[in-house]
Amino acid sequence: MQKLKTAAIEKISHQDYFNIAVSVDCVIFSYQDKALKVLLIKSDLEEFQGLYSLLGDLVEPEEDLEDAPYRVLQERTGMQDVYLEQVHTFGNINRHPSGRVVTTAYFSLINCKSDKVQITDNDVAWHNVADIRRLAFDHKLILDTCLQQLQEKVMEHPIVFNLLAEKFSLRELQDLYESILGIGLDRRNFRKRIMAKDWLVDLNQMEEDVPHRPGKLYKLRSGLKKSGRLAIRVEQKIAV
Amino acid sequence: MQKLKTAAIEKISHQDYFNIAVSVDCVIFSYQDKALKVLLIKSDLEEFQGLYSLLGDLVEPEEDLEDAPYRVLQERTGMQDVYLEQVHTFGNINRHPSGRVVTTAYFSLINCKSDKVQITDNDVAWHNVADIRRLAFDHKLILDTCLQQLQEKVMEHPIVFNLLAEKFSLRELQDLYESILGIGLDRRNFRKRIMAKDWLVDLNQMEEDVPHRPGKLYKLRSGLKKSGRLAIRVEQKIAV
DNA sequence: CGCTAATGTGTGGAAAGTACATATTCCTGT
DNA sequence: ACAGGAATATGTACTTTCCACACATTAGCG
Repeated sequence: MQKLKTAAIEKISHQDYFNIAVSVDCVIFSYQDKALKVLLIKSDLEEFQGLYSLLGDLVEPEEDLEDAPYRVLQERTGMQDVYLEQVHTFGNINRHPSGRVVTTAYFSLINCKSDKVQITDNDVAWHNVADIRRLAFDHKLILDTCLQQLQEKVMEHPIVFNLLAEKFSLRELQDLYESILGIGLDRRNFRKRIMAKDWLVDLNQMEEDVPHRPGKLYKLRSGLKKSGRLAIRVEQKIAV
Repeated sequence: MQKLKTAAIEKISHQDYFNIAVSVDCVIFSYQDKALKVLLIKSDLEEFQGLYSLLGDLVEPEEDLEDAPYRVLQERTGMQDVYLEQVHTFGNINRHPSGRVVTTAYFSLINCKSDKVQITDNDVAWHNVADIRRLAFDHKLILDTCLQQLQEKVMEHPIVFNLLAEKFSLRELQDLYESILGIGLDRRNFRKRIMAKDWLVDLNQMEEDVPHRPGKLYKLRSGLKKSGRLAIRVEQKIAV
């Protein structure tokens, strides 16, 4: 938009520059049965028959880009105040067989056991992230990119709590971290590390209906949950 | 693109979904006179008279998204194998006064003293990043976002060397880091920290023409410089 | 040849990270 | 009722990283 800005203005009604559609794709993560899940839909394109794809949609002409993923979430899951984060924009010419579509990828963390989650479409279902080998379009790349960003962020920012019920035990939390990171963690060190962050409040309650010694229950300290709108980027702290 | 994918295909020729233009904006950083600079152009929109803006352009219909910033760099500076990194996509409805434009922001690191740099347009010039208060469009936000990403990345990844000549002293390197981070650093700790990363090769040469004791010259170890194409996202390493 | 200004280097303390073992509690089965 | 099983809860020593801090060395300049 600079030197060519003038050109752009003149061409703003020129068909050439409106041959690109803009979409968003949502990597909607949840956590169930000790596994990280992602919400996928059966592809209805014949090019991708039998494959699944992420949930996405074209951005409406009168819709802010970052409103689009919230709308997709709302339409697909009924959820409103979800945690959502922009990750990357993918725009290779041939990434979509039906035309030129540039897509911005977001990931979202939701608690799929919440009452509010309503998945109506029969073609939409949760899949184990670890088991996914192929997806339609470039969605496997998008998924991998989002998972990586989640992994990089998860130890420094209290975001995974969006995947859990309000009350949880440290064991549940650790299982969740292990699912996301794909590695095992030492229980004592994990406890220390999490506790040092001052994210949790001890509820003075115990697990119930577990076939062993129950653990304490915790909840996220209030004021830490970011959702409903895009989280602000984090302050840096660097020193040598 | 899912449930609405069918709709999308049908509408792929429908005007409604092609009312959005896609652009890229480049935050082109360089380093001169002990200050971090950014390349800006005088805005030629009357809405933004007297303001500067980033260098950008609309994405061509037959151009991969990530090729666009390379093209902008090439057109504006003559540089080809630059370091470039996608940062964020901005898409509020009213961010551009002339129409709906979604823009993907990239930052770039170039050595402005290189022979290859050719800035021909008189309206294009280097500005001190620290002095910038306002820019046209949402470009101040884009600049801030890119600067923040640069700051977060700079200690972990050997990217700032794209801003320096091939040979440099540790003092120059430290000055550069201080300019980017906006803070002072302890010389001994800086040296240790950088040396521990095994990024540098001691050239066994000394600075010349300095009005004091000359420092040793170093260069970046070969194999570390990523440029010419988008850098691969970094491996994570997490353990508890 | 001494003054100035910058380079080059090491150490000790604090904080964070990591490996590792034992006692406790609750449930279950007999 | 009680023993056994299974998971919880917890502490310590070691290592690594981070950080604050001071002094001797070198080249240019007058």
